Amino acid sequence: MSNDGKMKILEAARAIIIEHGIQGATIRGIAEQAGVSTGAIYHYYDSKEAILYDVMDEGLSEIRRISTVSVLDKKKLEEIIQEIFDGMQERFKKDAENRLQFYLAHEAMLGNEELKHKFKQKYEDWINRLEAIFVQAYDTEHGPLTKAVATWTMAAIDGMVLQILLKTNVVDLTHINKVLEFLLNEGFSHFFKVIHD
Amino acid sequence: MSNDGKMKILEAARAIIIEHGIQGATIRGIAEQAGVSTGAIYHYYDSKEAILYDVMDEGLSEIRRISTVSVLDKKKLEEIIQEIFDGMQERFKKDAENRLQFYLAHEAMLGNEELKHKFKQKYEDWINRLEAIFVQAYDTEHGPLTKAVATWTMAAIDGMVLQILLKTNVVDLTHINKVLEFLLNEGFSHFFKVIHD
Amino acid sequence: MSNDGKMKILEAARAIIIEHGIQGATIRGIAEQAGVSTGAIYHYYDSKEAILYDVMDEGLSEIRRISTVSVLDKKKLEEIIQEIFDGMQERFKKDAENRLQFYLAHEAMLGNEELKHKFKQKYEDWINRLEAIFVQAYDTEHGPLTKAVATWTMAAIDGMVLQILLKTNVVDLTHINKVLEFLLNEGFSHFFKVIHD
Amino acid sequence: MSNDGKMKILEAARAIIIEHGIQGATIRGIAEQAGVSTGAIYHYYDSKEAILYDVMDEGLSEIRRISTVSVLDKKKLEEIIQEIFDGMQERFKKDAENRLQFYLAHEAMLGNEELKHKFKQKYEDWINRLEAIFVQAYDTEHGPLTKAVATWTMAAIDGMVLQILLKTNVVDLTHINKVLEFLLNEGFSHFFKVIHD
DNA sequence: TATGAATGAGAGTTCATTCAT
DNA sequence: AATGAATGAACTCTCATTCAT
Repeated sequence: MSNDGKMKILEAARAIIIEHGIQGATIRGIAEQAGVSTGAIYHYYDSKEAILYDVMDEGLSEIRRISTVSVLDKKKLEEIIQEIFDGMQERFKKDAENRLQFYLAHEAMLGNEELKHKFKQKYEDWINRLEAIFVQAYDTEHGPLTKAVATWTMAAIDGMVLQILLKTNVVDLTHINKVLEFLLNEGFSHFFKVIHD
Repeated sequence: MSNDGKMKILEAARAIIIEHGIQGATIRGIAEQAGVSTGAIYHYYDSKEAILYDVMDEGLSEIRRISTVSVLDKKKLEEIIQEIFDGMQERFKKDAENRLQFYLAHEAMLGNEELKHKFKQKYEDWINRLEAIFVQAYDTEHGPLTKAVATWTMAAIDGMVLQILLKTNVVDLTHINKVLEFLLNEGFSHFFKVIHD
Repeated sequence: MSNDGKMKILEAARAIIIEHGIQGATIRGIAEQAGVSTGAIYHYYDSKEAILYDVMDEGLSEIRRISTVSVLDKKKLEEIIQEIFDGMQERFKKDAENRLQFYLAHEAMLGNEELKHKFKQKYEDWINRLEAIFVQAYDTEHGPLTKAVATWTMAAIDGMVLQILLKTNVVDLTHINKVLEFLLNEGFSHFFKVIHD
Repeated sequence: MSNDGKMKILEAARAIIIEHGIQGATIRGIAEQAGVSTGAIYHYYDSKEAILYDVMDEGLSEIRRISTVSVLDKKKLEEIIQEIFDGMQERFKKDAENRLQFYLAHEAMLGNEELKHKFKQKYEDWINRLEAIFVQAYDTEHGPLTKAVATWTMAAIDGMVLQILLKTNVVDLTHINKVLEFLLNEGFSHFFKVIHD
């Protein structure tokens, strides 16, 4: 059972899901997109669910949320902030990827415990990275509150991505970014100063 | 067309979604749970989607209630903050409605224009109300930046709801709430003070 | 049981059928159009079928196919021909009525024997009138062949009405009418002359 | 996709329509009659309407066969006339298809644009072929008037089919056919001779 | 390995009819 | 006489899965 076939199917499934959503992902559609027959699919996968699981597995491992900011490089505050800011702007633009992530999250919500567990690990990783950046950038300490701030920040980004995907456009992106800049430049500093007391 | 019938169907749909998930919510199942015939459902709703939307809409009107109460009664800052805080806690608990929000957001993303429009309106409404509360509570002024703060706040709540649905539990809810309290008590005040200059 | 109610329902059903066809004629729709409740319908009629039957009965008795040409008036050939021609043109224009007649015919085809019988009588009547006109106009004699010509003429008109309703527009109406004029002025004369031999 | 499957379905649909009428022709019924599952139907046809259209289309292609044969082989006038005559007799017998034609014509009238377009094309095709036969058989020329005669001929056939379906039986079929024979043998010749002048 | 026709349960939806009020 | 909520069987259509070839 070659991996080539599996990959073809996986790629096809991924493409279909991005374009038509989980509901619109049928075995027929995936087979067509992959250029194989419906029957052939069942040589590589036992069920549709198994395909979806693999798509999610692959999809999840690819996610890089906090851009390329590294804790190892000793940079100046402004540089780190600029990188975080740029990273977020990049994230906002990746429509297809963001959509896929929401599909995955949605599917996980529906009760797939294993997938939920993977998401848990991912979020743990993302949040820990963000916390590490905060510690370095704002010269604060590790701790549950710092981690909670990172958690809220992740949440805010996710929520903003949702609104961008839905094109709600309630406020101009300029103003959204101004508030973000304020947060990065003053908001977090202020917060971490206060909780140290 | 009595509201009793609608409520019965809405309650049934909510119960089914909590127990079997959105995919498991069929018209037949909802009808059975509500103790009516399948046909009866269509007296009250034009489609299954309309039911799902209504379940979400009814459940997530918490903010509306808060803002209406808050803006009408001249309350003290602490009281308003407490109400906002409680409202968010309530929101976090609304499992079926929160799941539906993400499910319907999918549908909207996939090109359901009507749903997209509804979401747009809903976010506009939510954000405007939140801004109104901010204006009253923090004695600031209406404006794009105030609205942008409300938008980020909505985003943060949505993102937090997502993490709760996924049961990521990276940080204890106690710390999440402490950060929220800080934001409500000091963060927003500080922000609005700064942007006034 | 007033006749007013029946009439209201009948008129409504007729209007609905003309606009939406037999398939689109629902009790709900008829009730709405008539401005009564669905339940009220059943005070006047035992079933939907009964309503449709009445619509057909009324519809059939109204049909006047051979305009106003009368055999009693002794007119010149050209005058009679002109009247027949004008009558046909009129018939071609009555879109709503023609559509209704096709609905009725269609319903009759589906096996309603009583309705079929009524159509039979109608056609007999129409064809006999047309034959009488032919006898007078072309100075021919009554007989099975003369009646057969009248039958074909009726058929041709019905078929032309069908094409007009379908807007097939294969040939310009000008040419259609030229052929018709030829038939009336020369075709029939020629035919009746030949069969007399 | 074998034609066997399509034929089986087509035959079943025709049988059902003859026995139960068009309203009684359900997908389940057709599937049962064809000895296949309901799902199998949708391998061959996209919708119920497509099946009905195909039943009509297959059945009413008699005319096409005639004209194709006649135009290719150089036959004598009498032979062509005989073929047309036989073709019409065949058409009169095709109960299911004729019923379907009127049923689908309804649907088209009610605003089904796709169907309307198909009918337009079908009539164009029929009329053009008939005109081609006339041109060959009666040694006349192509032109709007020749086409108009073909149009009237098509109309007459359709109208006669309607009367046959309604079983009006006003005149014996013998006489109907005699008039038809006259038309084919003398009527058209006479007409085309006259319009050449 | 690979095909794609076939299956059949189950989905959302419609609608004539009933009946408590 | 009149209402309109409620019924439930029947409809078209979908789709994961199977299996003879």
